[in-house]
Formats: sequence, C-alpha cells, structure tokens
Amino acid sequence: MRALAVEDDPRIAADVAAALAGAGFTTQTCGDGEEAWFLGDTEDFDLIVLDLGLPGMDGLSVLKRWRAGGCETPVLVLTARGAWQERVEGIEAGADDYLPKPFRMEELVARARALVRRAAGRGGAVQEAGALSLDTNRMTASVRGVPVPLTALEYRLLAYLVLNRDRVIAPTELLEHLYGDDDAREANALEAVVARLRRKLGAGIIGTRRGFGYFIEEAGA
Amino acid sequence: MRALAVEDDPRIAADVAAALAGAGFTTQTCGDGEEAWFLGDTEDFDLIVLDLGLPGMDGLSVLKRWRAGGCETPVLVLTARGAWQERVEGIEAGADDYLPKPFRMEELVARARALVRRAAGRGGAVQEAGALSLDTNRMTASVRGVPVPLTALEYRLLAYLVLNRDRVIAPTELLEHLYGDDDAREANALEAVVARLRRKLGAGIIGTRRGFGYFIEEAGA
DNA sequence: CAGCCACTGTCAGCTTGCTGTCAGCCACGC
DNA sequence: GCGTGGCTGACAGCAAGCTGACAGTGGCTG
Repeated sequence: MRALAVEDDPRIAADVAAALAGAGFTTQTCGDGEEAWFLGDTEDFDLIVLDLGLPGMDGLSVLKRWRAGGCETPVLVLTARGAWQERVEGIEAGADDYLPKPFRMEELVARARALVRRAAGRGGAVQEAGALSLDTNRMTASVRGVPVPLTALEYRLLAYLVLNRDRVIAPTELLEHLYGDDDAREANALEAVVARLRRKLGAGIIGTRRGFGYFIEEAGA
Repeated sequence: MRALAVEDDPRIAADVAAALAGAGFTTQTCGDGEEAWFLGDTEDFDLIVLDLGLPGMDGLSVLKRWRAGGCETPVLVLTARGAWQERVEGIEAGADDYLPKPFRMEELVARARALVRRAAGRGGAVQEAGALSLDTNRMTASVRGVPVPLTALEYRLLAYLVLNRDRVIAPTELLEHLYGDDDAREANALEAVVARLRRKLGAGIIGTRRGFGYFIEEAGA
C-alpha cells in the first residue's frame, strides 16, 4: 500500500507518515503543490492525504488537476479547524473524505483504511448492506426493494454509516462528519436524526453499541 | 528478536550478523535464494535483511513470493549503489525499507530497529493473542472463533492488555488508562471489570501476577 | 410580501443496562 | 495456620441513549 502525504509542515508530515506506516502504508511526503501534482499524476498511490494550505500551488487546484487528468486515487483532505467552506469546496473538487485539523492520528488511520477499502472493493454506485440498499447517484435508499424517502441530513448520515459498514462509528465522528466540529450541536441532535432514520427504515438496520457508537446491522437480517 | 540476513557475500553476511547481534537480534544467515524463501516462509522472524543480488533465486522474486504467501515480516532491502530502479521495484515488491550499498553498520542497525518498532506498533484491524482475537474496527472480541459481546469499558481494558501483551501491566497503569488519573476510582473497580471479563472470555486468557498486575496468556491455551 | 411546508435542533422525561461499591470469600505465600 | 491481596456476587446509582413534542428556520409558491 503506497500513500502520499502532501503537507507543508514537516512535523505534521512526519507524524502522518509514521501513523500511516503503522497501518501498513509505505508513505512518501511532499511539501510543495507543484511537486504533489506531478507525483500524484505520474506515480500510482493507493491513497493521498492532502493538506489544503500549501505553498507553490493551492491544494484545491492540485486536487482539481488530478481529477481533471483522470486520477481516481482516493484523497483525504485535511482542512483547517472551522473552515467549513473549505470542506465543501474540497468535496466538490473531488475529495473522498475530509478531516478537520487538529485531529487524532487514530482518526486519520481509521479514515485512511476506510477510504482504501472502499476504493478497492466497492466502486459501485449502489451499495448493499443487508436489507438496505443505497443508490449514491440518486441519493436514495430502499429497504427490501421498497424506496424510502430521506432528507439530506438523514441521507448523509446513512451513507457514512454504509460506507463504513465494517466498523462502529463513534458519535463524535458522526457529529464531526455531519456538522463541523466548529459548529457545536448538542449530541442529542444526532440521536434525533438516528431516531427519525430508524422510524423510516424500520428495525434491524441501524444498531447501537452503548459507549461505542452506531453501525449498520448486516448479519441478522 | 530473530533476524534473517540473506546475503551471498559471506564477509558482509558476517558483518551484518555481528551488527544485528549487537542490537539484540539472534541472527541467522543464508546465501541462497531458494533457501531464503523456504526459511522466511516457514520460520518466524521479526526482521529480514535481504540483498537483491543472489544466486539461486533473485531477491525480488523471493520477496514477492513471501508477500504472496502472506508473510508480513518487515524486510529491509539492500540495493547496489545508485540502482534507483531496484529501490522502486523493491518497494513495489513489498519491501518496508531499503539501504543502498555501501552502508555503515550503524545505519543498518538504526533502520532495522525502526522497522521492528514500526511492525510492532502496526495495528492490523484484528489482533490475535493466543485463543483470543480482537477486531479493532468492530470493537468486538472472539475466543476460538466464538464472538464475545463486550461493553465499552471491558473492551478498552482488554484492548490495552492485548496491545501490551508482551509485558505485565500494573493495576495503577490500567486505572490511569481507563479513567484519568484525576478521576480517582477505587482499585476494586478494576478488579470488578477484570472479573466480568474473565467470566465472559473463559479461563486462560487474562492472567494475574500477584503483586505485579495483569497480562494476556498466550502460551498455555 | 405573506403564507405554507418540510426540515431539523432543542428540550424534558423516560428506559436501559453499564459500572462502582460493598461485603464476604478464596487462595497464595510466608 | 494466618494474613494479605485478589476475586466474586449482589445491588443501587447513574449516565447514555431513545422518544415525542415543539418551535425556529429557510425555501418555495401564490
């Protein structure tokens, strides 16, 4: 597994490289936008971790050029704390996930793993998980063939759970994914969304592990 | 710590073995590709130092076969000076680090240590320890293949023991890990958690050394 | 611009089951 | 045999999570 870490702060770059190495990646670091573009375009990485604030060339531009050039490597974008707009722009430019700084290394590794796994196995637009199927193009869900209308927020939550269906997602991670950590919602907001989702989807789809978080139930259909 | 040095020049092989011995490794040497493949596949080393220029079977082929066979031992590749291509090929074949010849022995030892340290910390998603296996994604444990439901606290305790399976953990350290040292629980709280864990996991998983602390039993199943 | 409607955060009260405490027991080590 | 450190079963307190109601907000329509 080869990873590229694009990050201008050498200390953070080293930390990221070390963490990824621990997860089995051979990591190359790069602190300059132009060089990053070149590397991502010519070499074959399994994952790219991209900081948006860069000298040489802006991270967003680099990302857009990669995508324009047909590069499909999963990209995990690091955004500054509270830069909500950066996150949206990042997704629109083709990022696969984002992580607000500061972050814990375990978090980075977990997301990196998820991205690689996702890229490897399931490229398909429609994701199946037990009785649930999710059409990521139409942004719709259906249970046992019956379509279920979802709101934007509900869909984003469900999609995140499905894409990371092989692990338990902590409420904090979900909150951070749905809203920025800058924008502090009460934890209860999440519970409310989950409750509404459960009511729509029926039982046996979203499970809870007390003290850990939420997950998609696959086994007991 | 066991190391395997694959090197056809007997003088260099002896030097490498001596240097590694100084770093605490028990080193076995081997000058032939076929034999190296067999050894790496059947024995359990903590580190392999591999010279690419070999009689019998090419070093790269040996490495690829190891990786294809599921061997995850960290491999440090020795490449000829300036052979840039060899380095790339080596990494792609699954090498964890490379060292261009000629090198200073201190350099070799430093890299060897780093590799081993990295490998030790590398968290595959599932950790095995004797009859116990721990899925760090799903936050679940299973004993001899039978899944065991754990609460958050039980899981955290067990995970800490498994990650530090090579030593005995003092109760104070565990208390500090589970709760903050600011938050003072009675020592008995820990014993209660251990008791509950033992009941769920069965005997022979968590051991006690009176006066020292707890540890994961690996040998006696 | 006003009115409507769907969406979503907040709140209060409730349920559930985790977890610390306690008292008594066991067993190891001297 | 005795003392101490560790183990265990019972139990109550408490916090995590669930739910139904409600209100604020923003977008859409007439």
